[in-house]
Amino acid sequence: MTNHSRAFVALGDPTRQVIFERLARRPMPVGKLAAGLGVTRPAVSQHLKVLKHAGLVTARQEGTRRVYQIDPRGVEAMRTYLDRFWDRALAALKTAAESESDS
Amino acid sequence: MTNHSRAFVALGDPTRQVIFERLARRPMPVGKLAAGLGVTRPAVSQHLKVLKHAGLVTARQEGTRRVYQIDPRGVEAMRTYLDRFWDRALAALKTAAESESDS
DNA sequence: ACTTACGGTAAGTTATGACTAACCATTCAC
DNA sequence: GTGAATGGTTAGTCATAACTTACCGTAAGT
Repeated sequence: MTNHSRAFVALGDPTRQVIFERLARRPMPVGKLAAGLGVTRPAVSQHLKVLKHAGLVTARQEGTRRVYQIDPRGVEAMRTYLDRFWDRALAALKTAAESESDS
Repeated sequence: MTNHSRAFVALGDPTRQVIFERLARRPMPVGKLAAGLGVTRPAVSQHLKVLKHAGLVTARQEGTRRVYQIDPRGVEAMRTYLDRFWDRALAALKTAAESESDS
């Protein structure tokens, strides 16, 4: 599985979307992430592991805290992936428009 | 759940990613999509239903065939969503770079 | 009217992953 | 050294969704 594929799988979970969105606002330690999220802290750890493996977040240790932040390279990979579809979607629209004006 | 959220959930499944990628090349009827995909045609129908509900594909009837194609609006929604993170990821990088040059 | 091709839907199966509780390692303050 | 805070990991639970098979409606040709 490619990394952009893994990234989409990672963000395919609603809880992980929320985690990612919160990290996008600012880097945050795990405990703080878990607070108010409605799931346990170990669950958050597991989600972060998936996001990290997908290249969407990075982690650094600050004393007892493990601070996570989003990784722009992962976001960029996803944007590049989507750009492919954008080009093609436009081409498909053009073709469809031409077909309709022909008929 | 918002539509971009639903779109990410939709593309969070590897089979649906493959379906989406094949439709990105050109519009295609269900039966043709199912061929070579390794899952049954009803499974493909169910996946297409999810993609359609997420605003990522549209369908038109052509006689007995139901032809699906990708929907640029759905792709655009996802790109817009990712743009938010891109801006913030860059800002986070800047902040981190400044912190490192300070220390 | 009959047959074939096409595809949506329902229902059943089951593997998977999101969740929890428990355990343990690391860091840091006292 | 001790205790508290932090967080990764493991193992168990179970709801869900990805899959299949079966059914049925529609379109089109004969």
